[in-house]
Amino acid sequence: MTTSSAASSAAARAAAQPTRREQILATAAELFAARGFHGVSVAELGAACGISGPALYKHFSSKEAILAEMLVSISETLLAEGRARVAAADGPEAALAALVDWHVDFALRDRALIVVQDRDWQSLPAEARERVRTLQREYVDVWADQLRRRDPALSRDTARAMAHAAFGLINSTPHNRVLPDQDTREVLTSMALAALR
Amino acid sequence: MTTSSAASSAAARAAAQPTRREQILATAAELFAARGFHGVSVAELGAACGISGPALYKHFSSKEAILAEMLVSISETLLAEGRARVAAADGPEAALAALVDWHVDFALRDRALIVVQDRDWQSLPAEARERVRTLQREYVDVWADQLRRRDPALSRDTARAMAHAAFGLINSTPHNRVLPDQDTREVLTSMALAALR
DNA sequence: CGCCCTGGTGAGCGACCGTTAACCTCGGGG
DNA sequence: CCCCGAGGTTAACGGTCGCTCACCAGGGCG
Repeated sequence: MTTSSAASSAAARAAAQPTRREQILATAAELFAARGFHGVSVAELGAACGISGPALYKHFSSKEAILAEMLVSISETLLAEGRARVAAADGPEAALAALVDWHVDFALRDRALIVVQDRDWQSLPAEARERVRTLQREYVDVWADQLRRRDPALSRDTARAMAHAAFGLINSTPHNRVLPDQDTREVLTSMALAALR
Repeated sequence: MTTSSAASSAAARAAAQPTRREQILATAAELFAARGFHGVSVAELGAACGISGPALYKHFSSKEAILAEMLVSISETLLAEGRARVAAADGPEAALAALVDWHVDFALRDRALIVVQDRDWQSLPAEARERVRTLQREYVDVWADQLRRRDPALSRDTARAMAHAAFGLINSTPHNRVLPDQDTREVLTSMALAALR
């Protein structure tokens, strides 16, 4: 009973009170963000959770599996919510605004995950790495599709390049701690919309 | 004779034909970018240079020293050229355009260094880490100053936040390989200028 | 010609890492 | 009441890593 059926319920688990499993994931996100996947030992991670090293293996099959669950689940969430906001929007302009809002919210709330996602992506086991790559590509295309609906002259690849650039802009949150979050939100939102204009 | 007097001559060395030292730095940049500082062993790095492991210590005092030289020198270059372009520009608008051009050039040419700089920054020894932090802050302020010259209503911190966001946008080059470099240059330049508008 | 400095080699050391194994504790259900 | 599974412990193992050491080739110079 591995409970890792991939498409399963981040939502269901998040609804319950925080389990040890979730504590480990949250703690790991912070530590990996601060010192990198290879820079954090299982002993440290355990200690930060109030247990010690090998006890982690009662909850995850390996250190890599912790990273995998973390990154796969966050990629799924990004994509699912992105699609939901597009579906709820009225036209490409509104859809893009909704995507920017969503991504800015995410980038401000989960700075650690942003750092881990693009720093330690290549430490994933092959299967999870491929899954994350696919989910990210789909997410890029959610943005690119709306850009092309708004401006049909845009090539698919140009639209993708613009989406990547917008992610880079918004994902600057980990380096961007000079302003209070609310002010950062406004700056990033208006800059992203201007850049995509 | 350590030849590591910090503020010394990246320029002088770069003028000569590529030495082993420079080969090591270039190779290390690629490998660190691909698998992370902790993910590359000195044996691998040596092998990639055609020598083997311990031979690296004839050129650098430690593995960390390789990272330090790489990141300090690139931070110095970014700052120096940024200042030069501002000095040569006629007014804040032109200065910002020159900064964007310079940073886009850099981000397209040295993708590996961008990856290493923001992924492995914290693996630096304390002294070098502090130096890089200082240089980066000064570089941010070069941008922020021009933004405030153009729009005096901008607070210093808002201007800094905007600079960070612009770097994030332009530094998306490592993830942004969908277009040929020349097209990517145009997309990034116009998006960055629009975002800073 | 002989010397020594430069830049290489391979062996090996000590530390640490991820993981496994063997064992303990304890709360809840038959 | 007893058992057992869930979740924790410590000890230990194999592997790898950064780095040092002792040694060596060879070319330029006194």
